[in-house]
Amino acid sequence: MIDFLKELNPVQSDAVTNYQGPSLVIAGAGSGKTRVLTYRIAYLLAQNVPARSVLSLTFTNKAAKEMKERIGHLVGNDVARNLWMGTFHSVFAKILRFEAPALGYPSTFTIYDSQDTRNLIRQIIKDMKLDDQIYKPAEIHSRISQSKNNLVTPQAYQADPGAMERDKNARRPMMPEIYKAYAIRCYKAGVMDFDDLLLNTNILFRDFPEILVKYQKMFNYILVDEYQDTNYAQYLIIKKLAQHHANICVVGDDAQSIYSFRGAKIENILNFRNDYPNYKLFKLEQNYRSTQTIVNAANSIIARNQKQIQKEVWSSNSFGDKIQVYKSGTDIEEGFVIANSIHDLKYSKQLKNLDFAILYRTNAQSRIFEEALRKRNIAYKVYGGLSFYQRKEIKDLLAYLRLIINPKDDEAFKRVINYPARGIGDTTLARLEAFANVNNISLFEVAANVGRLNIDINKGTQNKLLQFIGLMRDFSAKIETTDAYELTYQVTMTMGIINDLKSEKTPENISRFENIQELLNGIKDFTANNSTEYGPVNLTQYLENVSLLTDVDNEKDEDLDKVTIMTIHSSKGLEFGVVYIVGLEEGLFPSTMNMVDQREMEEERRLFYVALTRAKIQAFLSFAQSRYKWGVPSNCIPSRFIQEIDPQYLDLPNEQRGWEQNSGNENPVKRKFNEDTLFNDVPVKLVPPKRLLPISQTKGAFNTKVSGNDTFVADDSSKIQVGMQVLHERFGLGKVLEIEGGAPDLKATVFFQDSGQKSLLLKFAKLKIVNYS
DNA sequence: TGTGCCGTGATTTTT
DNA sequence: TCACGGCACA
Repeated sequence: MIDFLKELNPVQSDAVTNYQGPSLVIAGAGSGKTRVLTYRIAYLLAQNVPARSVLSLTFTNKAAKEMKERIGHLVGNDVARNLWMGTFHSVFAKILRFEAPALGYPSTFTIYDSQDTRNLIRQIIKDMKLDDQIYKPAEIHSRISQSKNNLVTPQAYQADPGAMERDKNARRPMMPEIYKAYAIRCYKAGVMDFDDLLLNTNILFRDFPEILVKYQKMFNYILVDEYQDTNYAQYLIIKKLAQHHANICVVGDDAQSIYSFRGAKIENILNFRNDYPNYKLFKLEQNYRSTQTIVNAANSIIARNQKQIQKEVWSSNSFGDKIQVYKSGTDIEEGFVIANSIHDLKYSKQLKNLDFAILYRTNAQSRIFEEALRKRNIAYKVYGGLSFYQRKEIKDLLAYLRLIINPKDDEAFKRVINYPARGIGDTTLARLEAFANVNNISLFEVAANVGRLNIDINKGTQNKLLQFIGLMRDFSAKIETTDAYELTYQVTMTMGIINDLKSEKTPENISRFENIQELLNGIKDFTANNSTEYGPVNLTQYLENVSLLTDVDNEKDEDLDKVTIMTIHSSKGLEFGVVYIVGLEEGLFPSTMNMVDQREMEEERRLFYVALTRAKIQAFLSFAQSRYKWGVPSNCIPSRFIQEIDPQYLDLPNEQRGWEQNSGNENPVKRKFNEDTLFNDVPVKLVPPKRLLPISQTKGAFNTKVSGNDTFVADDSSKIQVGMQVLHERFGLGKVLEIEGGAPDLKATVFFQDSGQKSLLLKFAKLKIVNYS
């Protein structure tokens, strides 16, 4: 009927045309999942289903944008444009924008990012006079986030004996109070954090049935991508919305579920059959992306996981090359090895930079590869880490925009009240805050009325405050009439941001200036591309968009031919010709944090599976024998994941060849991991990284005692006893005066000859025992 | 009030 | 090693 169906295989085609009722599409890696989603939507539209009645949820904004474009090609842009398509967060932010007043939020609510959230939590802990060593802001944040993703409100939290028990054990009895205070402060500031976007959508649908019905009727067809990574809050939104029409299609792969740390429930996909007993199941099992070697190797490793939906992913592509394993002495060497490999392959196989990706477990690993590629003159782009939108100057400017839209946004206020410096310092701010807290009003309101209130702030400062407030109000008045670009430009000029950056031409300032320019260009683009017949894009729309962007979404043309460097998590859904999975060491990947619990270990394994299946033609695995951790070199053991791959697909470095005989004949699924014998034949010796200074060059009285080539090898912290003489790499010789606390948080008080008394956490501090007396 | 230095703690993954 | 917060001084 429609000729584009010819481009699909029979199962794909079935999954596209059976669009009525609930469908579960289990899509193996590289099996054309996006294609099915795209064509299914195009097919719907071709049946004259109105675009505005189709809700399609993707994992990234970029995926949504690309899918929209592809659908546009198939059925026309003017139709595709009206689809509801985006991430959970962005789609429901849009809906909340309409419905916020029902919940008591202003429709101009702004969004706190993680840093704002963290700052506010830190402030609350301080205000409550709690010890931030016990109430660690990061941990508190993650508890709150978890609660929200499980739809546990502060009230519900307080009523939950289990949660109370956990907090008591963690010596954090005030946890519910903090959660409550945090929620109240956000509410008063008219802001939502990331998790609130989902939580409040749920509250909206729970408390306002007529609103729920409106959207239930509106969304005739619902499609969800990466369903295995939805959390409870997302799951419930979908379940409620789909209740009316029950035309729901979820697509996912249980083997690629990698977000349980942020509440994703793999069970959601496993339980789909229970929620919709009359569902249709489509299994996409042919992998079109990768060579047989890569697909088979990936299968051999994922087979070790207990929990999974049975499926047989296969490829009819060529076998391709074996997966090569690189061994390096140090982390720095690993960087060079990879950079050289890219360089060589580029020329021998006529590849471009964009065909390569370096994937790692943690963002901290990026730097070494950046340096190595730079030295090799290979263009690269790092995703994640300190992203463009997290840079100070960008956040400052965006904070201005937030404050203009929502004057109650206290975190935004705090960011910009004295940037650029206008003589309103910490003291003034502290007084404003104290008053605002006691009287339950926003900082902006306090500042605006500073003359009429009984606050100890001198006349000069009062005037500065009022002047600032006046300028902000002028901008606020222009939101509806001035487009986002123009207004932002005026802010940079009027508020003195440009002048501040131009006043001193340091390299930092020049780069900041360029970033501001880039942001302005971005706003201009956005304004040009998203203006409708209803008028230009206003600031509110832009800001909502930008708050939910990630690095992957922010791709520009000049980034086209670059090597990609990113975490495995952010590589989900992407594909590359050649993939390097680096830092394959026990404790790094799999991460120490996830090595105890079987469930967590399985998630690490899925993560490895995701990494491997990104590769189209070739994959490389790499590990180093020594790596810097917290500035200290430490020995590394190759990751069990290398070992878990069926060795027939591997090309190991010479010393590791023994692996093949050890494990080749056994059934890889049943083969058990045995720590004792596994790496016996791997000669792991400490190769001192080049960065390490001989101790003779470090300061202290030790110069005479330690010869030049000695490397610093710390003793096991459990051996450290009171009275011992110890050597610290930086502080030199010292004597242990006291040891307190329990493992693993043993704390030693040491008196150093050169640096005096220090208190050191033994799990971090590396001490060498010199003398046992 | 602003700046600069020092000490401390951190490394899991992100919307 | 690096980044950030706290504190002391100008």
